[in-house]
Amino acid sequence: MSDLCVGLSDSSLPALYEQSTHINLDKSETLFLSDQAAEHIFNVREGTMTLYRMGAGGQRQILGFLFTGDLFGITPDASYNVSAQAGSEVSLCRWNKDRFDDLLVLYPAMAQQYRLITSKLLAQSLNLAFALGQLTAEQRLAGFLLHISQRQARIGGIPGFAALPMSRMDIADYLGLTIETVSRGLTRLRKKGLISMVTRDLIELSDLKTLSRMNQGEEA
Amino acid sequence: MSDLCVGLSDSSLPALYEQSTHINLDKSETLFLSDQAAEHIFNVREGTMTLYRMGAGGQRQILGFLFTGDLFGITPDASYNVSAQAGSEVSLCRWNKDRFDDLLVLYPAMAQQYRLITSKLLAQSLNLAFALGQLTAEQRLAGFLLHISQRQARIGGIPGFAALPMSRMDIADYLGLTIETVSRGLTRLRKKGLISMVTRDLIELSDLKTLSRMNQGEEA
DNA sequence: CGGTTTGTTGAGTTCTATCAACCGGGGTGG
DNA sequence: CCACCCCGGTTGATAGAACTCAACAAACCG
Repeated sequence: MSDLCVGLSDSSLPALYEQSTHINLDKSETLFLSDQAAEHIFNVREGTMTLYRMGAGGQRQILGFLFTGDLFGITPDASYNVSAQAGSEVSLCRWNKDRFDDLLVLYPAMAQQYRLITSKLLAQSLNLAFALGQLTAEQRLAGFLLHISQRQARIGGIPGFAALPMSRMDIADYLGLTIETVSRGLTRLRKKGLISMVTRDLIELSDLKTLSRMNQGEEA
Repeated sequence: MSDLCVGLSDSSLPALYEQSTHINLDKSETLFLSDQAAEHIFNVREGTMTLYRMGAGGQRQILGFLFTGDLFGITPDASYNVSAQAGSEVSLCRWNKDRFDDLLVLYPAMAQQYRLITSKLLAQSLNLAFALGQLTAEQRLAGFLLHISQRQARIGGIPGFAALPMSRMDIADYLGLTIETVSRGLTRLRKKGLISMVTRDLIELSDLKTLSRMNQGEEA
């Protein structure tokens, strides 16, 4: 998958791993802010990172929840275009931007992997834009739960369940909603029998088919 | 800039241009649909293309208006994740996906250019997600006009003016609004003295500073 | 155990969508 | 040439989804 650094020692590209610096962050620690000079590229080894952007009016749009294996810090400009904060205790790999580029030139297979990763990032952000532009609160929530559960299934979670390590505030800021609307939405999904809440932060997706249809934008 | 094919004959990478097929489309012609097998990558030589995604309920989210020099058709999967339609008479360069990859391996400078382009695409779609998630109708419109005028200034437009070659419907579907809200929004921006409408489709941005602040999400 | 934080539920407001009427330019045909 | 229609855009009235403000409940922590 997107494993560039994680478990890289046993891959065919040990150079990348060797050239990286390891970093650890505590929960809520800020790694970098939007508009700061972009010197590094990062990869999540363990934990979760949150990418977001603040508006001048204090709005926060979360643009991605990152999990193990995810790459971030990519920008076309000299500065980052998002801010990055640890969502949990986190351990990261870090490369100097220019060094990273050198490595990609040196190892074409790695460059190809990089292209695959970035195209996935692009696809993800198009998905988010579609959701924010066209889906209702409930539909966005359905998609969010599916997304999280699929993401977690790949890194050892229970299929059909979504663990929510982030707060309702984070979910709201990701889906372009308020915490109240998120809360109400979850309640309505529950009352419709599409999900059930094991705990506040662990949700069972009981009707994957309907949830998936909702995420496609099917009318109620 | 993103000129991979346009004017490539006089650049340092003639190989890319030589390996491309040229295609012409009439206005409104569909180039490919979402979920179709992705065999090619394209570059706009002249005209405008529209990338969009349809929802199961008939919603359309436009995910990008493409102009001269823009690259599209990038997907991590075997099929496209958006649909592409000509917004005007259009002429394109086309490469076979695999051939294109070969070229990138062959020419590292080209691969680097490609990485820059994709990171710009990513940045753009993050901008859209921020706008759709956090900005009001008026703020989105302000940003849209700025975006268009900047885009056009680079390819020979008049700075401070935005020509809108697309319909109100297209603008609405891009900004996650309805045509009525777009219309009202433009009227309000006009009444505030931030823009003036030379014609329906040519708008003068009279107060770039305020428009820009609005796009950052500053409260009314 | 009290106090603080996080999440849920309720009541009222606001912004955008919906439904409908109207306007104006561009093409067509009488 | 002009009347007519058609289509895209604007404006108006109303409805609905999500937001705001506020109270309450539940979990968390010292």
